[in-house]
Amino acid sequence: MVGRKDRVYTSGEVARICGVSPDTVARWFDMGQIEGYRLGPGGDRRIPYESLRKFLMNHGIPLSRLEESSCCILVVDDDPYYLDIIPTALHRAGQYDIYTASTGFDAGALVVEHAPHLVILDIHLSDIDGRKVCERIKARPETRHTRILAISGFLEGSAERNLARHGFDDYLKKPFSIDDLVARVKKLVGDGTSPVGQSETE
Amino acid sequence: MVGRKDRVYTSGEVARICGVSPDTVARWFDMGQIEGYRLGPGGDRRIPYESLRKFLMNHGIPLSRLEESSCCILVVDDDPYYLDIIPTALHRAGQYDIYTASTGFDAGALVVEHAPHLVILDIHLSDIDGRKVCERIKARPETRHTRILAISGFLEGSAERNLARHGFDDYLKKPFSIDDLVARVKKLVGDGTSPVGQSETE
DNA sequence: ACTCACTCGGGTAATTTGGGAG
DNA sequence: TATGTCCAAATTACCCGAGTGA
Repeated sequence: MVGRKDRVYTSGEVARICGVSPDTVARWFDMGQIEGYRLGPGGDRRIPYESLRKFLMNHGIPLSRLEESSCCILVVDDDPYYLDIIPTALHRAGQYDIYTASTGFDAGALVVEHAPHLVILDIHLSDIDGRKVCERIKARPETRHTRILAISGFLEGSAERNLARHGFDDYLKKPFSIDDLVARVKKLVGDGTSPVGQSETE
Repeated sequence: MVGRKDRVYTSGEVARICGVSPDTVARWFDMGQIEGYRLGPGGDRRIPYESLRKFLMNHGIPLSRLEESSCCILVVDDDPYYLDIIPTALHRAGQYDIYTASTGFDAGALVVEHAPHLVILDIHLSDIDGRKVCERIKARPETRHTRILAISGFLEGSAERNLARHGFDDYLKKPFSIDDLVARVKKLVGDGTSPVGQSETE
């Protein structure tokens, strides 16, 4: 849930931000208290970022929940080498908040704490079941849209194709070039300055 | 989702917490004694968690009623047998909210999400480093006071003594009796009806 | 006895919420 | 899965008068 200046919010998203029910937001909208537009007659209500911000200010509602956060990436690997070069490369490639984990426990904790936009996950870790992790992330409402980039040293063609069915959004084979990694990341979540790959409506 | 830091309370909820009538809370609000905002003119008053906490502190009202969540226990094991009998026994022994995890990822996620009062941790799991988990839990401010009960099938006398130094609050050897387990849990966090082992002073 | 500050309860209007079917 | 819409229930706001204690 990233607050970009050019983002538009649905009534449900505004409801979560304001801590009220969706119906209440709909009423505010219909009474003109929140500016926005609709996708045709009877269509969804859409509230641009600036309209929402103005509404929050006018009502004294703290903007904390709207605060802009940069794109958050979690790197999970048990190899110190990759845990070093991947964040370094990403740091140079875009504006990301990067966290790392080398155990399943830390990975789970960081996923819940930061709801990253992208998880780069080595699926051949001794202590992590990649598929289960993928399921868990996609099952949580807060991380439903989190992209997951699988990394592995060896994988058969069939297993490789199965990754998508298990919820992985992309796959990278070790060893990989930095450029390739960066390209995949940018394809999944952009460079951290625009809302590419962070859309809520899918 | 219990007692979160970003929760907002209605005047009625505050009234119940403080043991006064809703109108009284409304007056406190209007006179500026409690900080908050309104959902528009004539709309509900909303009091953020931190504002309420500050108000309670300033007026010497015990915070115990604010932490309305019952005692939360997380059981971490990869043996379905223990993952069945432990929650069952605890459920009968006291009023606990009980969660279970069989992987490090789930354990980390549940620790961050629920900040349990007690973690019962099998330290001989293949995918979990008990000491690291213990460190992580004790290092987080939200779970600084979380008790950790180690469980293991075999452990030398010296290693057993080292557990305390690593942050474990107690130790139980497999196999153990249900009565023994319950006794240890009650010693650590009570039976879930009183704030034993849930100190607020940080 | 009077005032002041605070709280509580009654009664009505307005707001918010939740469920159900499309 | 999310949202739009409608309706009934729950919650809250608001006003007014009364009770309490200093």
